[in-house]
Amino acid sequence: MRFDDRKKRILSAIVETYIRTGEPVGSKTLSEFPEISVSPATVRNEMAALFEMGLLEQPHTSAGRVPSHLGYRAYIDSLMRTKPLTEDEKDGIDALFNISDPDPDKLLADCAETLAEYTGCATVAMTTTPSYVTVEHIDIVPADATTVVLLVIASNGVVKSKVCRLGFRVNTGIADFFRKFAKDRFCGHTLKEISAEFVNAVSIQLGEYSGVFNPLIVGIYELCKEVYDGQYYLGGQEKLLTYNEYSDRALEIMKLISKREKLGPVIGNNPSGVTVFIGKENSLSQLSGSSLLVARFSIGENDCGTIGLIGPVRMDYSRLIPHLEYFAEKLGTLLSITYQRKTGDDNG
Amino acid sequence: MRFDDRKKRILSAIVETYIRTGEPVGSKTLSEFPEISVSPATVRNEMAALFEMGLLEQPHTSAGRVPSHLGYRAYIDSLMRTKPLTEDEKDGIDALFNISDPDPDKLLADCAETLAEYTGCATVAMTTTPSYVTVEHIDIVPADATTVVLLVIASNGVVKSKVCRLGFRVNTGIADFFRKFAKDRFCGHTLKEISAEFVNAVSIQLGEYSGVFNPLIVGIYELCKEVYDGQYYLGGQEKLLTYNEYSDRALEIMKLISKREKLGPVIGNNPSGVTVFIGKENSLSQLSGSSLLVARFSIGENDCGTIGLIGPVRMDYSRLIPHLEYFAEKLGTLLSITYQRKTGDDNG
DNA sequence: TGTTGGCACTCATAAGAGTTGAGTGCTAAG
DNA sequence: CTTAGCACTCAACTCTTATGAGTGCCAACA
Repeated sequence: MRFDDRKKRILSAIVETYIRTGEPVGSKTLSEFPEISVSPATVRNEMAALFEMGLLEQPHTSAGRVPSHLGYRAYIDSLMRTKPLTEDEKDGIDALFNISDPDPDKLLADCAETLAEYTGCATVAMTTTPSYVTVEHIDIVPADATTVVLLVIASNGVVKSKVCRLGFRVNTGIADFFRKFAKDRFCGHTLKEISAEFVNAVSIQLGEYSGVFNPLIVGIYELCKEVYDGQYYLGGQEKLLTYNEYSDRALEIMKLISKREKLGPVIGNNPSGVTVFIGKENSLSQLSGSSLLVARFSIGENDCGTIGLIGPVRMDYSRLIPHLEYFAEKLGTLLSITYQRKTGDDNG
Repeated sequence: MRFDDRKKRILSAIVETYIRTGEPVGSKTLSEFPEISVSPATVRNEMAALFEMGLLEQPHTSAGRVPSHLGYRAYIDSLMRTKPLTEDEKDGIDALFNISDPDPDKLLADCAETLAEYTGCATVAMTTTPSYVTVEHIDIVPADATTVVLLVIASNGVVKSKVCRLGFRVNTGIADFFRKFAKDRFCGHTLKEISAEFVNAVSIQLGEYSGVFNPLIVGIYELCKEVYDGQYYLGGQEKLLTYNEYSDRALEIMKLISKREKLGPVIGNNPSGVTVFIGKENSLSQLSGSSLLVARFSIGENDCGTIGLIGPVRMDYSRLIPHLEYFAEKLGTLLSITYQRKTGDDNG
């Protein structure tokens, strides 16, 4: 059986109409489409053929047809016309970003929230740190009699700080001693290496002082871990409630996606560009009724994270794919500006 | 009509049974309670009286009775026997806290999440900063050629730091100059004073350098604002979905409570101890079907925030009130340890 | 050979009728 | 004051019937 042009037009019309209305599409409706214009009976013959080919499904005998996962796949891979963003839309998105906090931690959280607002889907934003990234610099700054600020700078330019309260007074001697000790032990090591065991070993080297300095060592460990683990933000989880596809499963899905260890592996290892998982195509059984759109973003050449959309299989791919693409690109650009480390020139 | 002892027992039984089952309570059920043991007809007479007094409602003629808001109020204020936490329960909660991050920012977020898990309600945790709190100390630490860490210490002991990336190289001279400038201008002022206008005025004093140093000034402003605004964390919003009371309003409620400017004023000005808002008693019309339990927590003598539960009016007050009380107390204790500033003695 | 009108068939959905049962209010007797 | 008895109410359930959107298949037509 040939997948000829008319079959393609009919499949496209079914997918697009179903996405729009959520109702199974019947032969009469389709026959009235200008790009089809044949009688309902003919459409029925074609639909029977598309059903044979596994591209359509039928909820029950006397209902219209609905795209199968294979049907969506064929539509997305070769039939769909994506609608590129208009300049106005781009400007709208840019404006949303301009007001957001330039702090990279918050940037990602804001991006997840904004993307959710813009697309009506639940979103996820995640960063990953390459395993070759090392600790470049460690500092300890006394803030107050018994409080210090710990500072870790990684070789990829990420800087994290943490307030650390101690049970004793910190004078410059103590600070200098610990600063040197920490630099010697941590700098140059990859973040990946700095495990709980590594930290234990370091702590032991402090001998009788290990108990005293332990909060600081742990603080450094936590900062390193924070940098290495990267971030994981969700946005607009409540959007799932607006789709009746999720009527009673919404809670389960919300719990699932809130766990990085579950969703991370699925969305974290994809090629650049937008990857689409339709229904069962992803490996999480609970998400078999959902589609995932994921896009990687990068700082310059360095791939550094993923943003994704989670919604019902019946989502408007042709609109959402270009949007997600633009968000990922924009996010990369903004992060690049933040992490531009070698600007060099003095302005003041 | 006297609100005699038997009426009280009947009202208590109705409230408790309705909270447990969610179904209107009938005279036959009640007559079988050992503490009532009169015939259904007698119970009906009493119920008619309680209805007259406005303490009960009837969903429809042939249904049992349900407590009115006034009925809940009477129950909570004078009839309810709260169930104090067992030592085991306390230990369980303590254990949950012990594993949590001692960083006060995270402590509050964890507390909200844990409390939600423990109670099955949506939760909110919020800190407030008294208006007399001032900026005590400001520092700027060069981290990297073009990156510095800003540090603000407030007089209530809160320390916040922020990584700030600049478009120019920072040498010690620049850092020293700016440190002195910022200390002179900000230290001693209350956080409340440090508004956008205040910051503009400060910026102008930098004259031709104001453009260059602006990111730093803004950074300080943001840190001060962050300290002054305090925190606002939600936990277990998805718990609302498990109550059929919220079948389709859950989304609306979730959106509402996510806005501090909406919920903050309602829960922020209550006396110490646990305050209960039953249904319409709070000023937000969207929350008329919900009850709020709020408790203040404090560091030593200083009141510093609120934690609260949001759930259906039909919630188990006798269990939840002591739990919330204990969480608030625990939170205060843990924060006190973190913010214990004058420990003084050297341990090392 | 592809297209179309006609027709019998299917089946989800909605509407109506009847039944059930939990619960009430009222009354009169204990 | 308490209680048994009784008629009444009404949501919820079941059963039946009607409706209509949509199908598959066949025969006729271009």
